[in-house]
Amino acid sequence: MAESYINGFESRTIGGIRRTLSSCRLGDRGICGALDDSALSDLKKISRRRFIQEGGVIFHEGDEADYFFSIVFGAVKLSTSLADGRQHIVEFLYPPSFHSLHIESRRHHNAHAAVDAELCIYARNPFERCLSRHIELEHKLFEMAILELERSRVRMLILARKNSLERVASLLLMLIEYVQDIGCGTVRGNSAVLRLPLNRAEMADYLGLTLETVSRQLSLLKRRRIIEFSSRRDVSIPDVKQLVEVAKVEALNRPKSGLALHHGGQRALALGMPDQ
Amino acid sequence: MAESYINGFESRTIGGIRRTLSSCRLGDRGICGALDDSALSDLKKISRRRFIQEGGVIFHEGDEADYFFSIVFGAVKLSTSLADGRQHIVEFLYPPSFHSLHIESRRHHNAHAAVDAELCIYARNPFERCLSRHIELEHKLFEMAILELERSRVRMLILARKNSLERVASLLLMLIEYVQDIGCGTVRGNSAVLRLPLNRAEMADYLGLTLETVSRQLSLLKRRRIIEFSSRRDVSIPDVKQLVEVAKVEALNRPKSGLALHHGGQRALALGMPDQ
DNA sequence: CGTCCAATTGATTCCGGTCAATGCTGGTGG
DNA sequence: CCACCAGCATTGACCGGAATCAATTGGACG
Repeated sequence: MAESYINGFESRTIGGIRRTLSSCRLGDRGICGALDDSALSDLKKISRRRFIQEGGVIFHEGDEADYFFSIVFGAVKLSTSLADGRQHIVEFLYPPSFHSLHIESRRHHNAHAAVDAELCIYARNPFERCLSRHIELEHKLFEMAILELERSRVRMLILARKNSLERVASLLLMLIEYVQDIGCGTVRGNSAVLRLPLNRAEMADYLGLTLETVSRQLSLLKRRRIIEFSSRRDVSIPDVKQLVEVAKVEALNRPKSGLALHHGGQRALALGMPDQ
Repeated sequence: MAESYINGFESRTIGGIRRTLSSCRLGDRGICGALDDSALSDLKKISRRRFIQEGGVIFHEGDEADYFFSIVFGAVKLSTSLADGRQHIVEFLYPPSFHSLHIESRRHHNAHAAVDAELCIYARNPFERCLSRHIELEHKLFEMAILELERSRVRMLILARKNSLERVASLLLMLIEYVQDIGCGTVRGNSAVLRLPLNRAEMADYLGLTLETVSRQLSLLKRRRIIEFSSRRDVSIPDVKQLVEVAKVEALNRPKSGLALHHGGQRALALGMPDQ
């Protein structure tokens, strides 16, 4: 299926669009972004590109974790099977996510391609050796892990405190934000068009709801003219601001500038830090 | 309040118990665990011990993030204030947690001592310089971040899928698991005694419930003789297994050994990885 | 002993889950 | 090309669990 090679990477047709996979589409956002030329060529030697079709399995719970991957394009859903037969979508990964140096040798989750996706794969041992040769690489991975931790805390807040409508709106906003990387639509100005990379059940499993509730809230948004469906998977959002309103994201955001919170009088920890 | 110095660290009375703070009580679990003697003394030069009383403020949302800390003893609660005036407890940190190399220069959360706590504090710049001198240190921090990410995913599942009784039971189990490090009780065999480091409202904010619901579920557990209160803060759990039963933790665990899941026939990604 | 605040308990409401019927759509085959 | 079908999605009716509002209890402390 490979059609040409540039820098050892392929060019290929995905979703009807021909994509040239030169060195790395992620720019400096992915793990490659941290590396100089020599390190980059070192990393390239041990990497492989893989394309996975929508729905394709990447790995299963319990499999040996003998490789890592970063997402170059598309999206991957990480899920866990529950005792009652349902699944929970643990995470929705999109570029430039790197998954995921866990310490244990077996996978904790199932991984599927949510849409047609392009991955960059690294076998565990060579990668770990590469990691020890290039500190900047570990540095970058660390930074990415911290960011993911931050994101996971935002999502926790959504699960803990938002009602079903706010959750659905929040998911749509997340998709809009990463539409480019996932390749599921376009944003122009304040409006967006996207093809949902999840069906109703998956949205529910991600949001901690049932598929019926997700459907109802989507219908509600439709009735309020905040979103519009051209098919079951294709939504357009004429005015993203309205959706932001509904999702109540303000509550999630950091306090703006100086008008922060009145600290109730309590002083923060006095440091007396060592100089410099 | 310092009473003596050993290795430059203090000895002090906490919670009625005199604790000698020799080099590092965390053993190899904390960030020090990764270091050899020279690196250790390098790190020590830039570290400071701090004791914080229960309820004491460590920092506020919006403060400058000019230092990091690891928890040596006790527990810290990270919270966010919501638009409606409530708070959400984002995370409950206990030893040997390190908080938290975020990239941004301002704090995203409030940090309070949940119980009397002992921290090890590092000013940002010297610490980052130390980090670049000692790769093992960054390695360790990275590993800890990954573990924390894993834990946050378990908690997400709790928030997404568990009912109020299961959530309350899960929280108690978490506290039991870390009772030693938090210093809030003791476990002997299959029974545990602990002093809750959170009030009902905080438990609710952590679990995404209301304080009334938390109270009701605690009462229910009491009626079922699974827990017993000697005061509002002091619980004893005669048989932890019963609590595990209620919390339905099995659903969270990895599939045991070989009897994993039937993969529905789908093959996982074929790798064709480079050798070695 | 009285005050204050946390916690418990009760009554009621409402949101989301559950169960069930119906609708829609894209794919298949006649 | 159209009819049919399978599976996803929508919608409705009803139920139950947690939120909400409110009253009461109980413990800590002055």
